[in-house]
Amino acid sequence: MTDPTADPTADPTADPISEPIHGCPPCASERLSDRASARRQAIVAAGRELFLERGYAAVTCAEVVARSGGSLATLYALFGTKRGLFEAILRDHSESVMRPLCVEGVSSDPELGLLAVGQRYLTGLLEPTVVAWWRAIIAEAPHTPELREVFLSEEGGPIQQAVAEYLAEKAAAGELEIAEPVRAAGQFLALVRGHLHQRVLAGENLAVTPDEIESEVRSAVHVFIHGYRSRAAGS
Amino acid sequence: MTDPTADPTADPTADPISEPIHGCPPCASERLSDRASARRQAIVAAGRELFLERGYAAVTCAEVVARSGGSLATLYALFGTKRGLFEAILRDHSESVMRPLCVEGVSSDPELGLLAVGQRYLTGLLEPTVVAWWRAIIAEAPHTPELREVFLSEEGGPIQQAVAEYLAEKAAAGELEIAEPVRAAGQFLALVRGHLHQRVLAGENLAVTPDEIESEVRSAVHVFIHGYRSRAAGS
DNA sequence: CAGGTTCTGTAATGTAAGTTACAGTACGCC
DNA sequence: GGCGTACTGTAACTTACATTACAGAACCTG
Repeated sequence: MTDPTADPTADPTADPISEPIHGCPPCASERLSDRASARRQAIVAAGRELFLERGYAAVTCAEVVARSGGSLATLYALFGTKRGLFEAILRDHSESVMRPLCVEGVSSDPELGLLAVGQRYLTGLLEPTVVAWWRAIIAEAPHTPELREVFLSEEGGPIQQAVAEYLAEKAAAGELEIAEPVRAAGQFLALVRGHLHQRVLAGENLAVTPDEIESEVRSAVHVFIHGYRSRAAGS
Repeated sequence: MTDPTADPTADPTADPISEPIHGCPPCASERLSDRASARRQAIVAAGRELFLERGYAAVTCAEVVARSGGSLATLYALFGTKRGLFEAILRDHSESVMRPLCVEGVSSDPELGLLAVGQRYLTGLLEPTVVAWWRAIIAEAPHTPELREVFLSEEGGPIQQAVAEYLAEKAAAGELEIAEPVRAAGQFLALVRGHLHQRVLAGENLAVTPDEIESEVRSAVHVFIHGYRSRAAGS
């Protein structure tokens, strides 16, 4: 409080997070000299492991470089600050996680199709890395608005959208009666998450077997399909 | 590391968390001398606000007593350590949050009944205090196994159980066709949480109006009821 | 109203990091 | 093949707390 220069966000020489060392625009990872890129990769990878494993506060920058190799000085040159590193990691991570859920090549029978999608989704969601990622987001996002955006547009967006499109197709084909595909997709995903995701987030180390996942998803699909089956409702 | 007495959990004089100052058994809050109780309450209240507002790591003990009045020394006399305070707060909090969801006096028509229960549940879940509580748990529980238990037995247990019993009644009355009421209850609650809870947890400050809640829950109930309606399914 | 006990305020201690400085080394470029 | 830029290692620097110590005030008990 007494020393204004202590605030890293106010330090004009730091160039807090955005660009690493040159002022180069959002180019990929090639244009960073060349070694820098490798160092950056290594540090981000080590940091990711440690942060997701033990949480932001519990990890020191020294540990990160101890695992990544390289030097503390480099870390600061590249990321400016611990938080800068963290945000870089999350931003980076969001590009590699939660991707594999696409609806391509899924059975066109809604029951089978949703079963497959649900299994992929839930399996992915329970993966330790992904759980850790959610935890990190939930813990830190409130204090880092930008992260929230990244997360929501990664997690809320594409997946729900893909499912919504799939459902819309089925609705158009008259197999399901869905007026609001996006909402329905959200419901389906919520149903699949069920209570498992909650419990895992709260730290329970339940080793969920593929069989349990299948059973869980099967039940969810059953409810969902019947809930939205054409002509089933008399209400 | 050099000083073994620095580990609070190993300090025999500290009596870490459980009982504050006498060794009195789990009595309420009367039997604590008298002033101690008042101090304890004040500190816990101030700590709760601060921790839930800004997260465990971001709050200092000094701030807590600054808000609660009283003295740092008292805080340490009562709770032994910062973490001790935190755990006391969460344990305390879990007794006052998430209580109001009972299924008493709810319509016996499943559709209306579930609508009411769902609205109560979702409304409670989106309350800022409760959101903060979930965040705190998700962030800290992995490192504090005991908290996980408290949380799961508070959140997972009673509510799901109550809904399960309600559903079992309806099943017995032939209004719904539910073989596994507990699982079905989990599904219902998941459906009600939908995507809203996720987004709020991730820090989005969406001011959800009662109308939106109602609409969301209504839709969830619709799906659920149809999904489980007797004789509706041809599968 | 004495005597012990419990609170209060504040200052001191100790330590764990975040951050920086610097001297030396490796590398890419002309 | 020299030159500047970027990395490495390490050691200091600083700060921010958690935690403790202590001296005095307030409170209950008898």
